[in-house]
Amino acid sequence: MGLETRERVKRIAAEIGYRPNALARGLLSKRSFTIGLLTNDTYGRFTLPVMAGISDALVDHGVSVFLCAIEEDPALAQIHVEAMLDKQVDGIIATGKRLDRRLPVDLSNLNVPVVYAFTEGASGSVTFRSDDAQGARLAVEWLAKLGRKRMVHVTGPENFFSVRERADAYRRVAGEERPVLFGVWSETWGHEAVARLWSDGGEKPDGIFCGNDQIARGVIDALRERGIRVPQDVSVVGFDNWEIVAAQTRPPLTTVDMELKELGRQAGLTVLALAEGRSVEPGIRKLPCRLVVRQSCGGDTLGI
Amino acid sequence: MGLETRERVKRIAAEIGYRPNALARGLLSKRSFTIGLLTNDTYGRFTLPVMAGISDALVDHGVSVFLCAIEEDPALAQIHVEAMLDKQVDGIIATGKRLDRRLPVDLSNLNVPVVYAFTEGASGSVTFRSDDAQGARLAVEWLAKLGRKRMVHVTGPENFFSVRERADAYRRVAGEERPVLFGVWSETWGHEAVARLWSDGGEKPDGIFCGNDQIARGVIDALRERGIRVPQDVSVVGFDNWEIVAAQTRPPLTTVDMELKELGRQAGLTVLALAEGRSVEPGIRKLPCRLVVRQSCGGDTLGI
DNA sequence: CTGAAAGCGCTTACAG
DNA sequence: CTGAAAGCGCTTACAG
Repeated sequence: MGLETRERVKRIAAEIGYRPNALARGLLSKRSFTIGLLTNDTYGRFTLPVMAGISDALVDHGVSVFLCAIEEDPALAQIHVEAMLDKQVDGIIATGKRLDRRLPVDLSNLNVPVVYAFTEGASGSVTFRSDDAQGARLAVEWLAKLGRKRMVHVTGPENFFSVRERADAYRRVAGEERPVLFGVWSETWGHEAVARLWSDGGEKPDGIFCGNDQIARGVIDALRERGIRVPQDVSVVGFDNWEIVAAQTRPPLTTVDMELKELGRQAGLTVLALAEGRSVEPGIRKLPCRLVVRQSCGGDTLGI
Repeated sequence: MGLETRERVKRIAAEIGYRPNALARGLLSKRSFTIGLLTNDTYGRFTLPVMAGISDALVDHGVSVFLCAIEEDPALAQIHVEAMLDKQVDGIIATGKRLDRRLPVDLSNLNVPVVYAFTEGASGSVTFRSDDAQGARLAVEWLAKLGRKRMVHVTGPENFFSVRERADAYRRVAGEERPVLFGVWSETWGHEAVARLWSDGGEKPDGIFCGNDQIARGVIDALRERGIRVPQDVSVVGFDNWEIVAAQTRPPLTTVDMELKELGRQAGLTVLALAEGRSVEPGIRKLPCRLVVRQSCGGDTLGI
């Protein structure tokens, strides 16, 4: 084929919108340029940002993502995994909503690479998570910096690993004797915690670090209903930076962002590396959190 | 091959976990058993339930779903569409968050079937949406049934098609002269609307139909802060049944559910039918909404 | 009914 | 450098 013929072919190919069939190509390259994202996070609060990061990182590499929401159903999970394997995914990313639970399906003996995010992985695997201790430190140090001395931590169930880790970090900064109120992940619990704190006749806190944004929302609403001003009388800081909650709280919530999109991006690049046969150090990767300053602590005009 | 050889092969195939390569199979069947879901709904409030329905309907047919979140970026959308076409998707479902907007990419001349959900489709296409008028009627009739006479509708921006449709249905049931307050989709607007209604010296409503759950939440919080009891003094009904908002409102919100999962299921089956060459009547399919009775209107002990 | 061959749309390795 | 052939893992249509 002469040079000009070649050019002509190229030109016409572009003109008629020729696109190579990825299935045929995959057949011999042993690469499908697809990965599977398995999740048991129904509300998508964690999954969607992670997914956005994965997609963002991989779209440039021509990789598309199968999303499989499996709830807690082992049979359904198995079906989805098999469907992904049939389609020759280059790898799987398993995400959950807590670090100390496994997905209801065993991914440890597949012949494709698996990367875990926000869920417990098989031994020898790569797992991504946020650095909860560092995130908690950011929150508590911010309260301290604003002069808050009488701190309280109102958080979720103690049996969550990340709850314990955040509580430990809080105690290390605020003081080992500072109180921690364990409860559930709801606004209602935030209300109840305030009721308890303000009715027990003890010292009233001037800084409340909440285990998530929903609790913080409940706390702030409860304080307002008692005529206690946020942030003038009490500073409140949340965890998650769940936009829809944090931005609509009155006042808007200062909170810790777990950088889930960045986490997704790294998980995506890692599973891609493994798929390409590059070697990746196994273990748990903790990604730093970031404090998002709004108005619930004060200090938002400090320009930090 | 004798019968027993055949059985032996089958048995061993099952034992060693043989699974046919879907890529190879797709190459000649011209079916990849994948579809693409394109969405510009960042929070996933609409997309996730729709996705769950699609997945639920298609997993039994061995079909997996590529999720592509495209924000409002035409270039990104184009890249994702091309990646899906390269992978020979059997069809595409395009979802958005409003009926009167198109996605930032033209899907009308692809050689795969496209089904639309919650977004404006090309002419001659199949589009799924909820029946907003019927949903609004459910809400207003419920208020009427509970004896509410002085109704008000507090809703989103008038330039949304579904806002106008809900408002029209409300007026048809409540009375053409009944007030409609157009605003934005936020809690803040709910607060502001209550402030306006209770300060203008006019008639005070005893039933408020809100355009979405966030507005309803703002309305209920504002009423409580004024010492007005919900539902004793005023009944409030929302729209969306966004669990995370509706269930945490005090009192929990009676609201209209758009049955997004069912909508996804039907969209999935339809795109599959088209992919299999079955003919499908083009046009807009309106799916009925359902009223979810909680406590914000009263009547929740009626056992309806 | 059984078994070998052709072919889906590509890419890679090889002969000319 | 160019062009034809082999082959990825299947399924389908056909000859025996």
